Amino acid sequence: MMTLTEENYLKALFHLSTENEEVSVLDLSKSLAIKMPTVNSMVKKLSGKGLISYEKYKPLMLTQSGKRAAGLIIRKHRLVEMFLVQHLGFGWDEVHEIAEQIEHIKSQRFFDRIDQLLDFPKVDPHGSPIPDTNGEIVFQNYIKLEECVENQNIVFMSVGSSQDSFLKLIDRLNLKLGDKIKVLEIQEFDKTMRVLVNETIEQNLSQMVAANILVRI
Amino acid sequence: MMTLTEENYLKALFHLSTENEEVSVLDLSKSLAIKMPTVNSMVKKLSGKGLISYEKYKPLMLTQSGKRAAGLIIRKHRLVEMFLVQHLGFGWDEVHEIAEQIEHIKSQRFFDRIDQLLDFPKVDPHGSPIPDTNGEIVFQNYIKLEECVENQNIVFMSVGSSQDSFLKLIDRLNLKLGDKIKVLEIQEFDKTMRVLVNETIEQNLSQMVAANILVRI
DNA sequence: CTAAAATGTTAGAATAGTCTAACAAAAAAT
DNA sequence: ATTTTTTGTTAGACTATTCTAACATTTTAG
Repeated sequence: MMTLTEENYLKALFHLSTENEEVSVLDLSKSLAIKMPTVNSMVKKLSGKGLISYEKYKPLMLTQSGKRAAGLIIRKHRLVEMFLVQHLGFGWDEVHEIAEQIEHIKSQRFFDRIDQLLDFPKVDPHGSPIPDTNGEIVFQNYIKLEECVENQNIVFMSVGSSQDSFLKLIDRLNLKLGDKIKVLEIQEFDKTMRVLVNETIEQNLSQMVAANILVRI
Repeated sequence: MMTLTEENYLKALFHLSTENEEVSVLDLSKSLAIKMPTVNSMVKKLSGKGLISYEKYKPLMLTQSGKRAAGLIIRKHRLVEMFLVQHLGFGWDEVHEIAEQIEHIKSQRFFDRIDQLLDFPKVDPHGSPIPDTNGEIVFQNYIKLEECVENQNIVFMSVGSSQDSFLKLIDRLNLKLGDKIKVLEIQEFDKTMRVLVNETIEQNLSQMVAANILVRI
């Protein structure tokens, strides 16, 4: 059985591994807000459990079983987020912290029931994929709105950041997952985008916002 | 902020205090399955926080604020049990362990939403009262079926034990909270009761079972 | 009312997870 | 190619919660 702490290390390493080619002890340390020596010893411990493959001074990597374990935790996290939004009426900017706690509940059946109640969702409220029952994730190859060109028509599928302030901003702009977006104009000066949402509302989006809006063509 | 461990000590002491006039360190130790010296030091710690009033060699007592804190934890526990039964389809014999974990989630709003979703229930799936938002419990003065006499008509309101095996037995006997019960006959030899349930089914209940069936007249 | 039993307390050690300080290796910069 | 900076590691200490062993007090029984 894994402790809550161990689960958090695995999860963080998993996330970092999808974002970067190589993950260092420092990366993990920053991501968890835990000092390097502590991370170092925990990494050794998890290496001993066969969840992380670790060699001194080398980048960190999850083993197959580490990946699976991390995937299963992320699965729980995202199922819970979905449940909190769909059944308890929370906003997508409020669910992370609660899910962070509930994901560690020891009861397979609890999460199975939640999954069933939600009718086996494939994505969480932020459009992130929910790993399957083997901890396997199917990554969608969405592109950043930032990379789109004028007159392109795309669909808002996911967010690149789950920061509170970003999610609140998206809410204030009245943007929702699934919205159809047409790029009207891109300012040369600062890359601000003028977009048309669902063929009705026009909106200006800064480059920073556009970089965190993930779309499919 | 209280730790999970502290919460468990308070909760156990609360329960023991309602069952017995005086609660000893040994009682608490047995109830938590934690050795006496450990309990002793935790009791001192909680005394320092003003949650338990403690004097060497004297019975343990919760302070006002300790009672309130314990009541609020039990409130969370029972709300979660109700949710697990009503919305996730768990049996009343399966919910305790899960609730035991979820009750420690740090999020007032989470429990508020659950409360709302359940339409502000007053009892949990075992018929035990759910403390109010101040941690206050209204105890119902139910009596044990065991104490009833022949020909008495009563209603099954709550169970005196939440032991798995007892709850499963009640299920197998097809008894549910709210059922109308009429005492038909009491065996002099072993106090076994023959009862009529909902004016239709006859059932034999051992004294031990009857002692854990709580009813109102 | 004393002796034995039960209960309670103190002292000291163990584990998990954290930290700081000091040192070591690797990477980057001159 | 050295020096400097960054990153990584080791050693040792701290806190929370637990334990065992030893001792103390209270309660119970003869």
